[in-house]
Amino acid sequence: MTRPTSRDVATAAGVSQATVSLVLGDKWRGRVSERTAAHVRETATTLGYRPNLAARNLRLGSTRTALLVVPALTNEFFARVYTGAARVAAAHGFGVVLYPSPDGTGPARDPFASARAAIDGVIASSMAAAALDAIGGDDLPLVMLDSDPTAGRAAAHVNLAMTDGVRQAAEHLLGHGHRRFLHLAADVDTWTFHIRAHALATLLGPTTELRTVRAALSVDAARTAMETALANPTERPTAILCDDDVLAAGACKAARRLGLRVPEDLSVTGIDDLGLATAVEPELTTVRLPAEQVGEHGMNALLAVLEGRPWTAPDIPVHLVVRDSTGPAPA
Amino acid sequence: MTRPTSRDVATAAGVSQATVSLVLGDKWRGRVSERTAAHVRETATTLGYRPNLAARNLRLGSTRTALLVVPALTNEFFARVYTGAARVAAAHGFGVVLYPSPDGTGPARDPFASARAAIDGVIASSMAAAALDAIGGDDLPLVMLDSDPTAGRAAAHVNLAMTDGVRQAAEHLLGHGHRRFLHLAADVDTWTFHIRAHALATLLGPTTELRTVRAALSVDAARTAMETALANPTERPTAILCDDDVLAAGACKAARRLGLRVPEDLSVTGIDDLGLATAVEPELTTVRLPAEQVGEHGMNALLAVLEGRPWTAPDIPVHLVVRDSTGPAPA
DNA sequence: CCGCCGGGGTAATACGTATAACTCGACCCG
DNA sequence: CGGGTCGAGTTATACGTATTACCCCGGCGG
Repeated sequence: MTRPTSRDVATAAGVSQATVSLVLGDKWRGRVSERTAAHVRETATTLGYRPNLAARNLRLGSTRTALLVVPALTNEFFARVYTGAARVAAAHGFGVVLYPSPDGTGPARDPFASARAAIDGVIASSMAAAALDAIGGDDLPLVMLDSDPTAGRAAAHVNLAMTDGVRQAAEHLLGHGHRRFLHLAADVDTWTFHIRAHALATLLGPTTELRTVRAALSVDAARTAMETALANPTERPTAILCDDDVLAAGACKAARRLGLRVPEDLSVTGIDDLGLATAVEPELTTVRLPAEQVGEHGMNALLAVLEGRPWTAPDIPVHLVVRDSTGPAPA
Repeated sequence: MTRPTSRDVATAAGVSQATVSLVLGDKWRGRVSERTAAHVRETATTLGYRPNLAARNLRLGSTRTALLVVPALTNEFFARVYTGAARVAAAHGFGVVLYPSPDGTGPARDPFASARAAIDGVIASSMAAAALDAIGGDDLPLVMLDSDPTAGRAAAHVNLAMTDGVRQAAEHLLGHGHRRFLHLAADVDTWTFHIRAHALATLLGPTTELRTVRAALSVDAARTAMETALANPTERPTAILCDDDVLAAGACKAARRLGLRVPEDLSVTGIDDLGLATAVEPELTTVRLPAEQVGEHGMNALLAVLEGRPWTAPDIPVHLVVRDSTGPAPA
């Protein structure tokens, strides 16, 4: 009543275990006759044989599994990164497991123990850099996503053309006559947000008015921050560039509560293009980040590293999606 | 330069491999002296030894890993189910891997091949029942989430007190004087949605007016469906009970575009309490489903099944969260 | 002085697979 | 007719761990 092994198949088919392994591993060109190969395959399926992965992994010294480290899976962006990575992985016979504490509550006692499967390599998003230190699997190949390409021990980097995305949003607003801006920044200390701030400062800072407000990455935090920031009618900005759609949604709520219309009185842009962007009213003008592609590229990069192939790729392009939360600057 | 094995630790510490295994496996009470045990542990850490999981799994015949089958991880509800399951798993030294095609594009050629790690058991959400058939791991213990407890081959079921949740929403609206209802139903053929429809029909059908409209599970589909359903001012309902927050968000958008105010002209309720519920304006009155708890209970149930322990638990209670999308029926 | 016991370890083995090395006819060519 | 080659398999082994059965030695009761 236990699961059949390759040896069970062998005795049932009247051949040796080695033959079964050769046939099922597709390594039998010229080593086993067509007829026996077919016979072996048939008995294998009738017995319902499935190879024991643990044994295979032990033998091969590789698990064909990657560990993806993300801060929180409930963040749609990272769920999509996972989706992309898992798709590419599956196409190459790889699997993807996630770092233990997907809720961001920190590492388990033995981080790798929770990612039970042994691992061939690690893909880590920059926002999970702290968790990465806790892991300390220094011997494993590492690919970093959306993080400082000049730092760290990563064998490869996958990045978004974030500066260009910010530029698109800024030029869209400038084209609509906006001159007084507010940057609603995510209160998170990671490279991806530094880059956004830096891009905005160099693009808008010298020639226009640019104020910065920070808020934690939640709708409520953003709304609260904006309610105080917009309270004073004098010196009020006409456009808000948010680091993230979640912040943009909060900004829109704040505007509404203060009696400001979006986009007539105030334009708002986000970044990400989550499902949220089209769920709210007005639908958000936002910079779409192709999260699945980030995951796909990450997995491809890791596969290349594992095979010793060189891997380089340009930054992933991003595009502004214009919807209803932006419009001409008020007179 | 390769990873140290238990034998490396043994020779370095001047003991046998068996001793290393005993010490690190915490099975040395009275078999190894306190002093050597400490010495072994020390050399293990200085060498940076980490056990080879593949070998351990092969030896023990168990992988301490569960497979979680969900339709789409980008759906926040399922991401939270995963989070809960992974937390409980980690506390018991278990891991959780996800079913191959988290984007819902269907199974890979060999479903289990993608979930590379060998698996001790399966936890499946009812919405992924079709995918489950494709898997066909009939020999593995199975726990089903949010699905018909009288059907299927599952060893355990975890369910929500959905009928009670629907009742709470209905009574909330009845208490506000509503008598003309519309049920915006998810166009998905699974038990959890059947149950909601049935509960609503028995609660409201006999005594009040109850119409049903179906829509796919997206904001846009819901908005479109509601725009046509609400177009005719005569016979217009005063309250919409939605199967899901996403549908509720769509219903609110439709209302706004038709010039109806929520909640003054129209009350709307959702189910789930996703992040979305508080991101939109007005914030949604909704039935909160404790998704993490579903995952936790699911994992606990699987652990019980694996250990041969009996497992029973009452339905997980759910609660109506009253916010701003519901109010008194218009005169 | 001998047998026994228990503390402190060790040798040996099995888990199921993949693959390198080997065997054994049959056939072919010189 | 003998050596070489090729097709079709088989035998043997290693991967790294957990665990069972054994071993050795000092002390102790009889």
